[in-house]
Amino acid sequence: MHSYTEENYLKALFNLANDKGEVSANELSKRLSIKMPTVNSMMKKLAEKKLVHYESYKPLRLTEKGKKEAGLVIRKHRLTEMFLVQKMGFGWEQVHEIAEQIEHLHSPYFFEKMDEMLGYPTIDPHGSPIPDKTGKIDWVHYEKLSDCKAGETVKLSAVIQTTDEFLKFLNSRELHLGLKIKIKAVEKFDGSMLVAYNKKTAESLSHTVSERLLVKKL
Amino acid sequence: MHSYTEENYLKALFNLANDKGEVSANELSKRLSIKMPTVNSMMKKLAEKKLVHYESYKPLRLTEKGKKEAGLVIRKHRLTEMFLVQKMGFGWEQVHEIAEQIEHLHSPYFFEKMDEMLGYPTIDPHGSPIPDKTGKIDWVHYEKLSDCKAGETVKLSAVIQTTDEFLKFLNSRELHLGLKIKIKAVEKFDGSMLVAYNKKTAESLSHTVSERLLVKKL
DNA sequence: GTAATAACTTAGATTCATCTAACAAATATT
DNA sequence: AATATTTGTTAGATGAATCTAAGTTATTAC
Repeated sequence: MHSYTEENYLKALFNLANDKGEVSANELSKRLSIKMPTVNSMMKKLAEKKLVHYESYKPLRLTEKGKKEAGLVIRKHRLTEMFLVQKMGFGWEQVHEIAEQIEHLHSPYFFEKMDEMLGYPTIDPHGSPIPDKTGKIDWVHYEKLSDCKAGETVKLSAVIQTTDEFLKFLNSRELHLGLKIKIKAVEKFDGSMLVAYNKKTAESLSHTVSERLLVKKL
Repeated sequence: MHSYTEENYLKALFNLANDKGEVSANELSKRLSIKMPTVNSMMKKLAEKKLVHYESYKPLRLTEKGKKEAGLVIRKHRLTEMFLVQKMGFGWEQVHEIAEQIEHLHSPYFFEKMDEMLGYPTIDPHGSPIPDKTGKIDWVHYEKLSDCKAGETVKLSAVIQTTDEFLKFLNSRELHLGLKIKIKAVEKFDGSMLVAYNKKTAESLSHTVSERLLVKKL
């Protein structure tokens, strides 16, 4: 078993991985708010445990084993978020912090029970996929709303960078998963969008917002 | 806030406290499976924090502050056990281990939500009282079944020393909280009891069992 | 009431996760 | 290409929680 701390490093490495699967020590340090030398020695430790590929002055990469372990932690996190929203009535903006703690519990029964009670969900309350029991993620492909064009109609399917403030903002605009959105116009100079949904006919969304909304074209 | 470790020491001190409220370092060491010198230095640390009264070679006593903090941890533990049984369908013999972990979460919202969903319960699935939000316990007075006499009828109200095996044993004998038990006879030489409950007319309970069952006389 | 035993304390070591300071390598700037 | 900046590494310190070994105080047994 891995420590609470190690699990957090694995999770961060997984979440930061770009298309090459590479992460710089610097990024990791910033994400975790942990100083570089500490990150460095932890990477050596994780390399010993065959969870990370480590070479001096090279970017970091999770091994297959590391990816699996990270996936399992993320699975516990996302199952927990789903449980908190669906079974305990929390808002989607409240669950991250609690899930950050519960994800480190060691109790297969507990997570299996949640999974069962939830009917084996495949996405969490923010639309992110829940890794399966082997830690694998089924990468569903969504597009950023900011990449869509005027005239298109899309379904809001997931949100990224799920901070408290951003989710509260979405609540205040009545933007929730499953929502059908029509793109009426895109402003050239700042990338902001004029969209229609629900009974709103002309809402404006900044580029900052629209690049954090993942959608499916209809 | 106190560390995971400190919380465990407080909880153990609280649970071991006898009528005088005193606990020996040795008892504590055994309960926690932590060697004496470690316990000793932790007691000095908790004394610094005004959670424990510590004097060399004297028994240990929680301060009022210490009792309150311990009560709050026990509250979280017992609320969790109740939630796991009532809302998630676990058996009373399965919940202790999970609650041992969840009790250390830092999230007022989470425990308030559980409390609310449960309708503000005052006892846990084993009949133990749940401390209130200030950490105070309402000590309900029950008697040990082993202290009752032949001819009496009692209601099973709580169980103590709730190990996995003991609770499984109770399950196998269909002994659950709220059960009405008639004492038909008490054996002098070994203190075992002949009792009747449900449709059983002559079940034998050893002294070891009957002193762990708390009852209310009817 | 002394001796044996048990309980408690002190001292010093270890492991984990963190830090700061100083140095080295890679990258960016001009 | 030389220099400046950023990124990564090494070395050494710290605090938390644990241990073992050795010594001290209390308690129990005779």
